[in-house]
Amino acid sequence: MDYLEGLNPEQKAAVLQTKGPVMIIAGAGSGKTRVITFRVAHLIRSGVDSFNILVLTFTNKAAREMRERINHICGPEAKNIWMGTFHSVFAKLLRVEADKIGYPSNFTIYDTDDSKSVLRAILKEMQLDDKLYSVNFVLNRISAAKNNLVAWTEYQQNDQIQADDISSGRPMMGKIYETYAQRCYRAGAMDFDDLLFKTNELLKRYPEVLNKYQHRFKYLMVDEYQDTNFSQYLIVKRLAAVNENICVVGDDAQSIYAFRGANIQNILNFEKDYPDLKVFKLEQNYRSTQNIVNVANSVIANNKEQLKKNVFSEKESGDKIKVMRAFSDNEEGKLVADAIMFQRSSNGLKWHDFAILYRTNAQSRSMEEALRKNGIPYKIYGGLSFYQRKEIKDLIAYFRLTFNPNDEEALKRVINYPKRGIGDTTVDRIIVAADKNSITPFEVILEPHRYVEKAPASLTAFAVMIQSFQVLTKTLTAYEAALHIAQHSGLLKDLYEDKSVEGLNRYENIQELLNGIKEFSEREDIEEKGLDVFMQDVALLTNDDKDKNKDADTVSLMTIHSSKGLEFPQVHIVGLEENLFPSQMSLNSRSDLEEERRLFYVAITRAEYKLTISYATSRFKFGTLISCEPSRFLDEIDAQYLELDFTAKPAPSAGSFDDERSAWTRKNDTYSKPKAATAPPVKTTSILAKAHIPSPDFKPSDTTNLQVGMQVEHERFGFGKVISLEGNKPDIKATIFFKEIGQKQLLLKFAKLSILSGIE
DNA sequence: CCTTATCGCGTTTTT
DNA sequence: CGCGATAAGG
Repeated sequence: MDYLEGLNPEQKAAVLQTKGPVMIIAGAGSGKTRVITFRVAHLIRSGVDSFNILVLTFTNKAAREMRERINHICGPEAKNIWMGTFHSVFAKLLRVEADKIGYPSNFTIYDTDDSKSVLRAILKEMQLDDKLYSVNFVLNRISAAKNNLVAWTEYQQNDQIQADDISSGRPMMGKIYETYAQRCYRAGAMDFDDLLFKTNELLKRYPEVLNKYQHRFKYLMVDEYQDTNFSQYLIVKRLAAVNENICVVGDDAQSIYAFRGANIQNILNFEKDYPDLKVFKLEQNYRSTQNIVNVANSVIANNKEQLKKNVFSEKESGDKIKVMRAFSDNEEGKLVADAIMFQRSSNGLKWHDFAILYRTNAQSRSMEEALRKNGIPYKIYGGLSFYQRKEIKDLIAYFRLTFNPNDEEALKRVINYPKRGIGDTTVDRIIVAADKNSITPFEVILEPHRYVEKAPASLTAFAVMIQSFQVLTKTLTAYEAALHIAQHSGLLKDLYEDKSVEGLNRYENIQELLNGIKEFSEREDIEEKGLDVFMQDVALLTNDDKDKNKDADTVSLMTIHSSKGLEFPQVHIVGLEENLFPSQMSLNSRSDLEEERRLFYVAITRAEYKLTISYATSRFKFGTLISCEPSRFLDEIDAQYLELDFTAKPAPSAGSFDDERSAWTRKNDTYSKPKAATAPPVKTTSILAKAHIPSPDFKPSDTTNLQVGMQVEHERFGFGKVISLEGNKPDIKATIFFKEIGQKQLLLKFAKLSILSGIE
């Protein structure tokens, strides 16, 4: 049992307490991951069948890393553990049980874009004001309902909810929710929230199913429990009800996902559900210096709602926290880049010892630019993931459609890409026909003439193509099938022909996806290697997967949210400004602001021994320069831990900062224009194409007798002379030389021309 | 039906 | 600024 050696008494006790309900409150850097992995390992070592263990994590990456570490201790047994995110684990479960709740086992998982697209269509059909019913608002509202297990029927019957919607001027919400749910159902699709919602439905309605999984998952562990929502909470509670071998691990101070439904109360109230709960507190921070831990504590102390604990470090006190002020976002980037270069060379560090953390993805730009200028290698985590790129989604949409032809979003995406002459009007007709006949759009396409007037022949060709894919994928390996679809859909060719830089890039991305599928096809640890299997959880794969060269020596850039769980020797937190961090959106309520503060806490505690915080007094937002005030969070840090570096001087007129404390407290830091580096915002509006003002008596002539050499006037292009005419009857094309604009080709059946004179 | 120009809006964070 | 949705020209 050598693996227990390196644990402190509290950690060890938590690992050994394998029976009954357990809650581990794990402060930042307290060895939480070790405890979980060792606890699982210990379960297996003490004879628990690895098939009976379920571990739920927050990210795929966390699951993967944990599995590796368990594999290290226990060997291949680790493979049998059910381990993954809530979404991926229960998607898997739902595929097995789908028929019970009326879904096909190959149901599609709609990502956020798909959901929004469905909603956009619904809002348009219902002719609702898209300002009041903004897609984001509506989706959030539906999402919140699902996360609290409110089905659309209940939503419509709940007086409180109805009152809320009416008072906010959105009485149609219930109807939208209903339509959305039905639309997804018809498409054989579940959105992210459905994966949890439907799991609850399944476990509630089918006691025998619940029973089955209660006995399969005799031991449950939930990581990042503070970030679970009600829906997740209830799944866990249901599954654990028989054996009550449930262990949750979390830190209320690091709850940063309330905005998407996470409920801190889940962790604060855990004791009520399990009276004989054993609680373990891991309070020693092994990651950071005392100064860093102290700063983090002093910040989080400003929050009212929290479990009391005393996180401490026994490492050296370490450097003070450095605060840098810049006069623009670009200068901030430069300061950070300089600091990193200096630290690296003077301390013999690697690039990968540094991380730059920011509140919003938009901030990465100025950082990137500065790093690039200095030749510093970096990698951005998060942002748009590989699987969110257009071309990747396009190809995957073909796959989706092949396995689930009812997938309406996939259909809409590819029915006319590459161009095959099926335009919006035709698509609209198909959807109207589908609604009218209560069938799916794909069923309409199978017999277009039966349902739609003026159905282009290309429609049938498209249906036949998809059907041929369906047949082929039954026998081919994932890679063969994927390649076939990429080629025969015309997608590969379309991208290949695009020789622009982005086009080339897109083509390469498709190749990369195909290579990924090839690797999948060649894996030896999986029996089923069809494309359908690959597709199962592709919607749930995200950013952190598929970074092939993760060992590369680069500086890491990411949002604070995605930095959770990571650690770096040196950390830069940038953009500590009011309205940015804390975010403007969080200023309305105490709880939102507290979440923002927890976010800052998370950011601080990523650092092992050197933490640098910076802010700019001006920055570009939406293309315009705005001035910024330092964040209130800076004021919350006890000054004794800080070292101010205001060496960066603005243009001459800036005041001196003898009194350090007041330096950022003073709100009216004036500065004289950002220096040349930040080019003044030049408006390059293209007024160049100044419109021709038509003559007062301008009137389009009948152009059937137009001839070469005639003088004409065009509403926008001005005066010109006919150079040549070509083409037949209705589609005659005229080449006209306009005085102001030059030569243009116009289709006569469209162009509004006034004939001024005959042939000269 | 397709291509291009213009407008208008938004950025919190992500499974 | 940069995207997507919309409108008009071709």
